[in-house]
Amino acid sequence: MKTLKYSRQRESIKTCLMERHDHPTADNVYLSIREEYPNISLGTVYRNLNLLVELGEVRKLSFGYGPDRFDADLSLHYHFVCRECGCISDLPLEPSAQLNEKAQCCCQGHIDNHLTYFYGVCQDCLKKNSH
Amino acid sequence: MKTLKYSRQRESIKTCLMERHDHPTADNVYLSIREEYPNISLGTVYRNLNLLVELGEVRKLSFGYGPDRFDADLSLHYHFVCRECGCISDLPLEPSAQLNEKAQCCCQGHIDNHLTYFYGVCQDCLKKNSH
DNA sequence: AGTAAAAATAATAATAGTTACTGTTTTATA
DNA sequence: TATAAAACAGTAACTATTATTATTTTTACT
Repeated sequence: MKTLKYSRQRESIKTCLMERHDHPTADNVYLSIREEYPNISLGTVYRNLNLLVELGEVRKLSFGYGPDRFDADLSLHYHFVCRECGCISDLPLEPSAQLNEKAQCCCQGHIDNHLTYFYGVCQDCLKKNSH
Repeated sequence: MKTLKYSRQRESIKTCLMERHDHPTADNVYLSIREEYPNISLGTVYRNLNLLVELGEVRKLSFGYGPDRFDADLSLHYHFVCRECGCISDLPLEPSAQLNEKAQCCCQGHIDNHLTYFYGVCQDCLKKNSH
């Protein structure tokens, strides 16, 4: 098996994700990290983000508007996506803790997680539209 | 305003999506339609799929494994995604009808829909792993 | 039916996002 | 310190998707 070795770059990526709560894209992370490691490569960012997702330390958010986003907040929470500007924000709605178990009852595979995206129009876009 | 004009290709794409229930990718649809319209172009498929999604006649599914899928089944239902093989299937779990309203209470934008993806390992991959 | 304007098309080029490759550097172990 | 494995930077390649353009189809109006 392939054993994991420490890397400063990966630690920095993880720290970056834990500090910012704006669901950054891989490129957003890359630009942040470059301030500390000016010659980190974008491939390294992607490789480590995918690794962190596999390790379960980070979540990848795919919701159909623009590139994937990454989130180190593993607490149970949902997201809201604006169909007009593509922005994404946390939704402090308490998710049903037993939802995975409920879903498991009607699924022959093994379920261990779920992601919910609410779609609509964000406050800013609603304002713009009313002008 | 831009008025919509009929096109045989678009009708065929819609029909294809309503007939097959396997959440095809744009390319899957393209290959299907080519049997009836051998020189339809992939761009036409993408343009019409996006149009149908905007019109609310079709849903686009993005869930982080492989290309987007399309679904003409607008009934309330959820999806299960296998983290190993990337397959996606319907989950006959009755979604909470009031969930949009609940979420609306803690959101300043306007919510009109939500999508939930359950993640795990599908039956086939579970079997493969046990060998 | 014939015609003109708008929309849609096929074919292709271009772009965006992401992954793969390669020679070098870093990390962990002995 | 020497070695092997893993990670790296830099770059090329690839996949999915969108944009461009000249041609065809649709529709509304004679």
